Amino acid sequence: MRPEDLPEVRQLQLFRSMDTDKFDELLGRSYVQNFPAGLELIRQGDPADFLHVVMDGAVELYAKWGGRECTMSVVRPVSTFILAASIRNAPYLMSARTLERSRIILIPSAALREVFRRDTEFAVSVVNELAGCYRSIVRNTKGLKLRNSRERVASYFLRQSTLLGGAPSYVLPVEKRLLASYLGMTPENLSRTLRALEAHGVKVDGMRVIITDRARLAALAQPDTLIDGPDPDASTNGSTLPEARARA
Amino acid sequence: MRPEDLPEVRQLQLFRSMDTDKFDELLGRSYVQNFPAGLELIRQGDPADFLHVVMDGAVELYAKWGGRECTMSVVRPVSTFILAASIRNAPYLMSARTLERSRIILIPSAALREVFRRDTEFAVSVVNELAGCYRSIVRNTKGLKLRNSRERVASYFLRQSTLLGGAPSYVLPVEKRLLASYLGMTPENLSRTLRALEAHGVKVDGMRVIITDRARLAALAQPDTLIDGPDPDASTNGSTLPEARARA
DNA sequence: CGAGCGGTTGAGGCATGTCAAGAGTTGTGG
DNA sequence: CCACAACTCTTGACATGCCTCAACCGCTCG
Repeated sequence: MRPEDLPEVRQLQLFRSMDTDKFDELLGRSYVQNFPAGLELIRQGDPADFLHVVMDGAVELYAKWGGRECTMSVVRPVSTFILAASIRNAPYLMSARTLERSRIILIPSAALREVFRRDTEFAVSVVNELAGCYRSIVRNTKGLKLRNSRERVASYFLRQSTLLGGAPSYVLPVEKRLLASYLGMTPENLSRTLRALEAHGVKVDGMRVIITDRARLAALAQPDTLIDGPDPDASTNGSTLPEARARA
Repeated sequence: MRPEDLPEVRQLQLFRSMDTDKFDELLGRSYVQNFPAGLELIRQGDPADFLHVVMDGAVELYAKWGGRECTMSVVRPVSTFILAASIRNAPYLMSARTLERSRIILIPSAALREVFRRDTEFAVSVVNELAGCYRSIVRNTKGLKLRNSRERVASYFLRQSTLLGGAPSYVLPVEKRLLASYLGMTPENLSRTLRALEAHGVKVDGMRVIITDRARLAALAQPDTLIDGPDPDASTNGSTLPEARARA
C-alpha cells in the first residue's frame, strides 16, 4: 500500500464519512496489487473474499453462460466493484478482467463486514452505495426490456453528452465491441446501427461521437430520467460504462 | 395496524434480528391499508415516502417507457418492496399495482433511515436484504442477455420445479401474459414457445406445468446456479416472481 | 346473454444474430 | 525499422428469432 494512495481512496463516497481510525484499520488490512492488461481478476462463482477498488486502469465486469458472454459494466478509477457479494459473503455473480494495466486495492470482505457493524457512518455509506448500484442496474434492465437496440444506442450517446455538460462531441470511453455487448447487441449490429443513426442527429467517426442534431437525436432516444438519469445513483458504478471524455 | 399482524412482520428477515424497542417504534409510525385489485399503488417517478410490506394479496412491480410497459417482478406475502428508493430517499424507478385485493403496511422512509442508524442489527439486515435484491436482478439481467426466450422459459419452469423440491408438476403463480412480460417476451411468443417446449420435456396445460422429461428440459435450460440460484439471495423479492404452488 | 379479457393460432414483416470476407490498426518480435 | 500476427471494425448475404396484426376460442363476470 503506497501512502499516497490513501487520500484518494478516502475521497470515495464509500469511505468519505467514516471514522479515521476505522478507515485506517480497514486499509491496514488491505493489499494493493498491479495487474497486467487482460488478466482475469475474478471468475464468476468464486467466493467473494475481497472488495476491489480500482486505483488505476480499467476493469470489465462480465457474465458467462454456456459459450456466451456479455459485458455488464466497466469500472474506472476511482471506484469499487462487487460490493454486494462481499457484504453477503456470497459467490461472485460476475467475472472481472483488466482492460489495461491496473492497480487495485483488495479489502478483505471480513474486514468490511466488521467495520460495517462498528461505524455507523460507514454503514450508511455502504447501504447508500448498494442502493445506488441496485437502482443503476434496474435502469439498465428497464432499458433492455423497453427499448430496442437503436433506441438504446441513441440514449447512450445522448446521456454521455449530457454527463459532459451537453458536449456536442466526445470520445467513447471503451471500444465499440464492448459497448455493443454492454448494450445487449452484436458488434455487427452496432456498426449498422451507427450508420442508421446518421439520419437521426449523431455521427460516429472512429472513437469520436459527434452530435449533429440534438433535438432529432432526443426525438428518437426519448430520454427518461428514470432510465437514463441524471441521478447520482451510483457514485461508483453499479451497472454503467465510464463517462466519455470531452473531445480534445 | 392490527396487533395480530406484528408477529408476521417481525418474522421477516429484515426485521427478525432487530431490537424490540426499535421494531415497535418503526411499526408504531407505520400504516396499514387495504387496496382493491388493479390499483396503482406507486407511480414511477414519485418520491419514495414509504417502504411497503405486502401482508396479503399480490403486487406487480412494472416499468413504463413511452407507450411500452414491462413487468419487473411480482411480490407476494410476506415481503417488502422498493427498499432501495426508501433508503436513498430517491424517486421510485418502478410502478406498483395490486393484482388482487391486498393488505399493505407502509413504513415511512424517514423512520427507516433513522432506525437504520440506531440499530446495528437492523442495519446489517437492511444491507443484506439490499445486496440480495441487487444480486437477484443481476441474475435476471444475465438471463436476459445470455439466453434466448426459449431458454428463459425452460429455465423458469425448471427452477420453479426445483424450488418445490423437484416437483414434476405445479401451478403457475401468475397469468401467462404477466410471465411473458417478466421474461421479456410477448404473450404470443410465449404461447408458441410453450408449444415448442413440448418436445423438450415440459407440457403446459392451462395454468398447470407438467415436467415430462426433466433431463431433456435441463439439457435445453442448462441451469446455472449463478443465474437461477438456488441461493437465498432475496429473502424478499428483488426481481423474481413468487414461487409456484405444488399441484394439488 | 353479451362484453371483456386471456390465451392461442396464423400470416407476414422487421429486427437481430450468424457467417464470411476484407480493410485498417495495433502490438510484437525479429 | 519492418513484417507479421492479432484484433477491431465494417460490410454483405443470409437465416432466424421475435414482434405485429388480426382473427378466433373459451372463460368469467356483470
